[in-house]
Amino acid sequence: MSLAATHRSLDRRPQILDAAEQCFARAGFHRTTMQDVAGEAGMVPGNLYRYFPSKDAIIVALIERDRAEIAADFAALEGSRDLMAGFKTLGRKHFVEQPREKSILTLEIWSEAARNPTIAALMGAVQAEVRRGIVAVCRNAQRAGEIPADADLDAIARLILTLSDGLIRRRALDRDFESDREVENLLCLVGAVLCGTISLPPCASAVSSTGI
Amino acid sequence: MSLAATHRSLDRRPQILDAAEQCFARAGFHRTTMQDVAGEAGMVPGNLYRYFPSKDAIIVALIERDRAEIAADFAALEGSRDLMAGFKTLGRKHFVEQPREKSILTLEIWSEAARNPTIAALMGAVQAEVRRGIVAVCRNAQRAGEIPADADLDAIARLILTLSDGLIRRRALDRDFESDREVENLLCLVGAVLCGTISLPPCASAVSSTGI
DNA sequence: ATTTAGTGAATGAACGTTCATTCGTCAAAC
DNA sequence: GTTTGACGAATGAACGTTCATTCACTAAAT
Repeated sequence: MSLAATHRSLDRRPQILDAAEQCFARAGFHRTTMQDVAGEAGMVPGNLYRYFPSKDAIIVALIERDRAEIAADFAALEGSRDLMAGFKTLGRKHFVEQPREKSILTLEIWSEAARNPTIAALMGAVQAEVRRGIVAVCRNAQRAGEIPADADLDAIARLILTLSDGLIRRRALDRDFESDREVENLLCLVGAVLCGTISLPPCASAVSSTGI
Repeated sequence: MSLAATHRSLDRRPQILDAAEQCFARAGFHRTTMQDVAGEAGMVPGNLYRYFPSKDAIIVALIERDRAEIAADFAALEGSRDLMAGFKTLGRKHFVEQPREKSILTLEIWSEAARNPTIAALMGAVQAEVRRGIVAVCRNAQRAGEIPADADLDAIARLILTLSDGLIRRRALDRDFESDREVENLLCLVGAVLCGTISLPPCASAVSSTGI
């Protein structure tokens, strides 16, 4: 009580965000009351409004916090030498190590983004960040000769995004989802696409509607 | 007024489901009131309860209706000769032809499934249906020699599921999403995996953490 | 004394659900 | 052909609850 518990000038925002994250993942945004969040944060409802102007502002802050983290992750990768090792690190961090609750929260954010323009915009920003990161990192690899110079980086970024979103949804809801194995498999696939085993945009070989 | 408008014995459930689908896609499940649904269905709130015992029951019925449709889609495919053509038909139907609102509604269902056990169970059923369908259709193709006999059908089904979920999320929220092109590309990729250009589970070639 | 942090009861709007009532149609009775 | 009674469908005004937000107040720190 004397030293650590002296709450003066201790910014409560991270604490509130942690509490909200917990609650939103557990019960969803709309089923979580401000009383719930306050309780989880060890304070009383009214006090939340000293730190956030509204319930909505809390999710917005939550997403913004995520965006910053992702941006940092990619920044750390940008100088990296080994492309696939970088993807592996990122993939493992976000889909294996991070608790499943994060995926559930992401579902919540998606559903919210479909109505709330502020959240939609923020999500767009996050996604742009990711896309930019992927392209940048791939361009590095291109210059180093790791992957073909004519690879369609944008198409690759889109592919990775689609796969990531699929993983998030499955991890959040499939009872028997083995993130470990799934991430491994998909990285494999991305690797194959990256080194040109499969060409994406022109759909060169294989597959036509008359037999494979 | 004389013939068609005589509303006797006209089952209002489909009409209510259509209205609810519209509303839920527009405003989300929790932001849609029973008054909204009633209004959209051209009736009054109280009357909804003659056809559904609760608001929850309406989403449940909505999902069940979807499950039936998907089951039918796969059933129609099961006898088909050309594997990829079948996938293409399904892919186009669900990700290109169907209105974007369906994807948004799916986001809503996902977020709801994370708390409501009934909905989670139903979603599990839908997914099991899809997975079974994919495996069945692929097994046919295997017997016909369209794809290698040793292909890991379960892994392929999981891949397709992940891709589908990713597509749904992107179609629902990405402003500049071109479903047409994206579906085409991904079908390409699935085709390549199917005919063994890339092997998934053992991660045979390519990609290790020491360079591609 | 003044500022800052925290309290928790109160408020008022929103919403899912209920229910007493009305409406429209049909069929039997006349 | 008209009347009557019955019944399912539809109404819409309430009810009771839940919940985001407010605010008058206290406690502590400076």
